[in-house]
Amino acid sequence: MAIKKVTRAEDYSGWYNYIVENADLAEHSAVRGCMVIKPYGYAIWEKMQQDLDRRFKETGHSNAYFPLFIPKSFFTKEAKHIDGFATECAIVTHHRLKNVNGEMVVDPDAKLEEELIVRPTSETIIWNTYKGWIQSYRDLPILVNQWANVVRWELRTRLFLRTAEFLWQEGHTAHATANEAIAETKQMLDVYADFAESILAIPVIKGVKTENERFGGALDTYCIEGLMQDGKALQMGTSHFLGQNFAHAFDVKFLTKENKQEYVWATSWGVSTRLMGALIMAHSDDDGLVLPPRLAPIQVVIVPIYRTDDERIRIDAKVDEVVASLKKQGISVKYDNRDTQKPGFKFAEWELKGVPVRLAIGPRDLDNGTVEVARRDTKEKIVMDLTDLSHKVEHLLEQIQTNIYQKALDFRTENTNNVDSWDEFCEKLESGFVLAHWDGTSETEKKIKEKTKATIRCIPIDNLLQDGKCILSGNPSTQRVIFAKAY
RNA sequence: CGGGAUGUAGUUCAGCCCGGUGGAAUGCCUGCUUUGGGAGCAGGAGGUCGCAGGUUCGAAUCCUGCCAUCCCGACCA
Repeated sequence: MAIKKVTRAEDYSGWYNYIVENADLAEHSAVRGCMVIKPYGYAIWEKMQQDLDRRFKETGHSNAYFPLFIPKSFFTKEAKHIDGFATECAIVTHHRLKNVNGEMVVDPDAKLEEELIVRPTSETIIWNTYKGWIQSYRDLPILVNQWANVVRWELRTRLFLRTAEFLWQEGHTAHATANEAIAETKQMLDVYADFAESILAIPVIKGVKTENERFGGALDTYCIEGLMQDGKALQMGTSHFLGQNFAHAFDVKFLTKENKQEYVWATSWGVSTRLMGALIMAHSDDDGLVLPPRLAPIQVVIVPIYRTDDERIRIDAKVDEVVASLKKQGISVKYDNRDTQKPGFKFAEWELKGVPVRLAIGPRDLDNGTVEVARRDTKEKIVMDLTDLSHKVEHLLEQIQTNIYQKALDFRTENTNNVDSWDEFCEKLESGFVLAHWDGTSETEKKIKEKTKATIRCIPIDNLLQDGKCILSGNPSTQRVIFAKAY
């Protein structure tokens, strides 16, 4: 049997694509830069959505929906924020096709009076709307989130990591005071960080972006940064303190208790389907996807092993009991009773798809009252007594969740280095995060990027202050910042 | 958007240099034997050779343009 496998060591990008396609997560579509998220991949995204949505609601937010199209004039109102993606906008110019000799062409008579931009982000349409919602301090805060698709006409795309259209959530909040908005910004950063660590099982560093990396419309951009297995950093979520930029741009004022007109303070925050990419690159191995149990659409797969119809009937009956008891514990379980594939094939297939736990039940097990339990993360196989199996499996799933996180944390610890010389700086950049002194200037940051391709991923929150010398310029520095090559 | 590569069966690829009725493996379908780590044998179905032009008696093969994908750059809240 010749199964083509791509290993991480051989070809990291090839390995990534192989997993995305062969684990049935997504595939390229007929539209340039746009992907089809397949049912199995979408099921994982839905689990992310569910957990995040619960957290948003718990912190007082409500969902709403704003238009896909944004009048072009809105973008000129807050010019700074559009700089970042002005070069990657999809623009709607017409509203009708006509049939010319059997070919559909754009009807030149159907030109829009004002062109519409397919949203790359929704601050403008939302703040245009908020203007009508806010008159007094009693209308504040507004805590709204939307689940939506956005379009950024990327020239170089990669499934999940960077696509022309992607799915995300964007929270947009309005507050009476700067402090309240800052607290909201940080609160949502904490929500993201906790989600990443406890659900995705990826350790992240919370930090603030430097001016170079900041969202154009923001006063401060906070982020969570994760480290992938190839030593590159991935920004996994952002939370912006927008100050009064959008309130000024859209003239959104409110009356305070003291009857004074003031501009509203804003935040926005988002995570996207890019998290799918993070999930793959953080945990998976050369045998395929490795899913943390809390995100796995199928947590347990059961593979029957039999020779005769009689054996099969007896195993089916036993499996029915096992399935019922697992479901009772809230475990999602699939009985792979396809008669068209052999067990070995099924083992390999479910490993490729990252199912955390596999149970195999055969005639031997029926005789002994046992089951073979295999865990995806360690590839370990043990024979377990069927007694109280559902609790044992529940416990095992928790163990796997913890172990996957710990493994990622150990990897990050091993690949995070304090560095004080330029040579060592360049060397350690190859493997992960580098903590080095920086003189605080954009100029130095840009020079370092030119020389090494590395950027400052963030200045960690609550960073330790210590005197030192900038890794490049030698000028005085008060703290180490995190450098890495990034996706 | 610049440089490089690729595009042939569902998939991975050979064929192209040197033009002459499109191949393999795997997957798929049928049957039998199998089933505790990607099964074996036999038979069968499956292709506008990325798209559009051009050269030619004749194009998967040569030429031009376009599209898509991958790699490297530039860009990227």
